[in-house]
Amino acid sequence: MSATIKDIREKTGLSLATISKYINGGNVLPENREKISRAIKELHYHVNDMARSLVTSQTRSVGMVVPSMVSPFHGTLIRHIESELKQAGYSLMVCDSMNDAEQERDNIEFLSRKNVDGLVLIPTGKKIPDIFDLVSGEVPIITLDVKWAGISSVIIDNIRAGYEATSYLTERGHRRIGIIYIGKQCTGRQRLKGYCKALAKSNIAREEALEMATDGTVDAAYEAMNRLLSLADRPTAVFTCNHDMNIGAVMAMNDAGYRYPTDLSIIGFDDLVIPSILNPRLTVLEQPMEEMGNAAARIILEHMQHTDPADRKAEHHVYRALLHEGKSVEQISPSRT
Amino acid sequence: MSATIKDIREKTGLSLATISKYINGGNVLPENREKISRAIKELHYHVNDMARSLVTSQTRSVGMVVPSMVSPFHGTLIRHIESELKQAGYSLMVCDSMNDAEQERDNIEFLSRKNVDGLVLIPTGKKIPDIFDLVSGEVPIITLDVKWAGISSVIIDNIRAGYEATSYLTERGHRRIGIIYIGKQCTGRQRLKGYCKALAKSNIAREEALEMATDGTVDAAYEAMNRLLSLADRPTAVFTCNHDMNIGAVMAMNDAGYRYPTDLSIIGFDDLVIPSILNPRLTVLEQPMEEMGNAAARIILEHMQHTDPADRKAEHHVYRALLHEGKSVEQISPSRT
DNA sequence: CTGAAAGCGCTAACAT
DNA sequence: ATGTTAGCGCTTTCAG
Repeated sequence: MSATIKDIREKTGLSLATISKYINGGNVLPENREKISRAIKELHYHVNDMARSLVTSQTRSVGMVVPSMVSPFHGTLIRHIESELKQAGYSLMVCDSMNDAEQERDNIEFLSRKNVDGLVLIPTGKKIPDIFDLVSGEVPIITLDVKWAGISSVIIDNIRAGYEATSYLTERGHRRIGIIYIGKQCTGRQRLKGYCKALAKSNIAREEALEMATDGTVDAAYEAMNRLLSLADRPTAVFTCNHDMNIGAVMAMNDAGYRYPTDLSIIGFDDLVIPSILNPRLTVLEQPMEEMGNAAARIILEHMQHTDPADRKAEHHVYRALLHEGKSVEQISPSRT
Repeated sequence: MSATIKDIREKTGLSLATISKYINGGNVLPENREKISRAIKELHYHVNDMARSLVTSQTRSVGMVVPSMVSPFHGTLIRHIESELKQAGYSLMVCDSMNDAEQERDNIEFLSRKNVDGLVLIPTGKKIPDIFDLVSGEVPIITLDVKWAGISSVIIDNIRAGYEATSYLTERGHRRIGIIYIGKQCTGRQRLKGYCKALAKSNIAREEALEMATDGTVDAAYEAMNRLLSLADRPTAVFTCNHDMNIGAVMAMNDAGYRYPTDLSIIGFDDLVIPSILNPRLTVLEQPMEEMGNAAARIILEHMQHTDPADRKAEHHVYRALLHEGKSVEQISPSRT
């Protein structure tokens, strides 16, 4: 089997304590450093993480749970977090919640049982009330994309983003604007809030029939778009509030034989993969996924430094979504109803 | 801190061995089972995986490395594998290779150092020659989507799939057919082989200018499609051999102002997310991702049962890609050149 | 700066 | 069927 520090002791005549200190970067006499270093090379030694874990009770792994692994938005986030953590020697365990709050809970519990040192969550919706019990209040947590009270987070300014997306529409003459958002999470509701703000600024009254709350699945977005399309007084534009909403809405339009921007304008959210292969290209607000992923990794890494949970004060990073203009929004003749 | 089996010993008066046996499903007297079970509940005991790992030298985790986490094809595969493994009590550590063979190598090494019990690889290309050294020949490995000599795999019949895709085109009158594939991996080359077979059947000569080998990135596919489009004697149809090739090709067409199927027919590969939001819908060969993911999980689980590597005989599962008809292929007037 | 020794929580002989 | 005991490989007091 693999060499252990005992083998190194044989070879160097030094004690386990000294060798351990060397490995963990303590002060060791230069000549001893040299000896140990050579022995390590000769024996191809490398630390046994399991043994180390047992005594330090740290696994050098962090868990991540996402609503859906299929979305390139989440995929990109995972990619950057994983890469940043790997550099710090941490591995990333991922779990897919299939857009389901119950599975999300199970995943968190599963990962916590696996003794992850930290948890990165992209929540599907509401805060799990007993989240701290679930992880015995010991595991540092950070949420991404969605904010949970009292827990560190990395998000964008969602009200502003919703405002900007909707303003982009009103500035081009749209006054009947639909919105498809996720009702069960604050992120969706904030984007709705931004939407309302933009409407108010243009003196447009809210209309219940145009506000479609969904559970976050593609199917629900598809349904929502269909309902919007079949309205007697159809909106001239729709704001879809996340990646899966984009997909559901576009599919619904295709299937119903509607084309954007001619029949209906559309502005989307999250990432650029789908928007850029669509023809016409979709106008979207892009979240800065790389920065957000890196920030999340840095924060969780920092939290994990502090063994005492009391030292981990919640940090909140707020980024800004960037508008990427496509060809999916039509300028409407400025006639007023 | 958390309760240990020693606490259970106090509470039950039984020995550590008995308790351990109970936990691991050995034979214990009913009355003792009862006692232990109650103590476990009262103390909220659950096994300490780190301690167990140290003695069993198993971590109950498997590593997975994928070329790109951003692709829904890989995302779906990961999802199903993760779900299957989780059910068996195994966690999944994922690493993204960014389509780079060197990072792939590093990832495998990283995960092996993390003592994963098994490895699921979706290779970016050629077999890493010293793969067994890399994981000290101890860690069971399985590849997905791509086959590596001597290693268990889950793939589709790629020659057949390439043949079917191309035949679909020839049957609709196409005779100048481009192909964009990944040159550095056998999967791409096999699809090319199927393509050639289909051409031969229709007495169509191969033409070098129509066969675009890429390194598997979206950018390369984009380039390849552009070259195809700028050919004096443009093909009437193109077969894009995987998810990222689909994307690159469609983007190139959009940017160059070409439309399918009018200007050029196109048939793609892998998953259904992109194809189904495209308008017209893309015709593709879909890989049975759920079955493949489940199979991969089952096989690696099985391999991990056998502590002796000699007992792990390589298993190869071959699935079949399914044609999903969209509207991206035009029937061509059966005039012959 | 170095060494001796204890112990993290569990499993697995081996004995009873 | 149950108990005793010896580690797994490492970190970490505590002395020296």
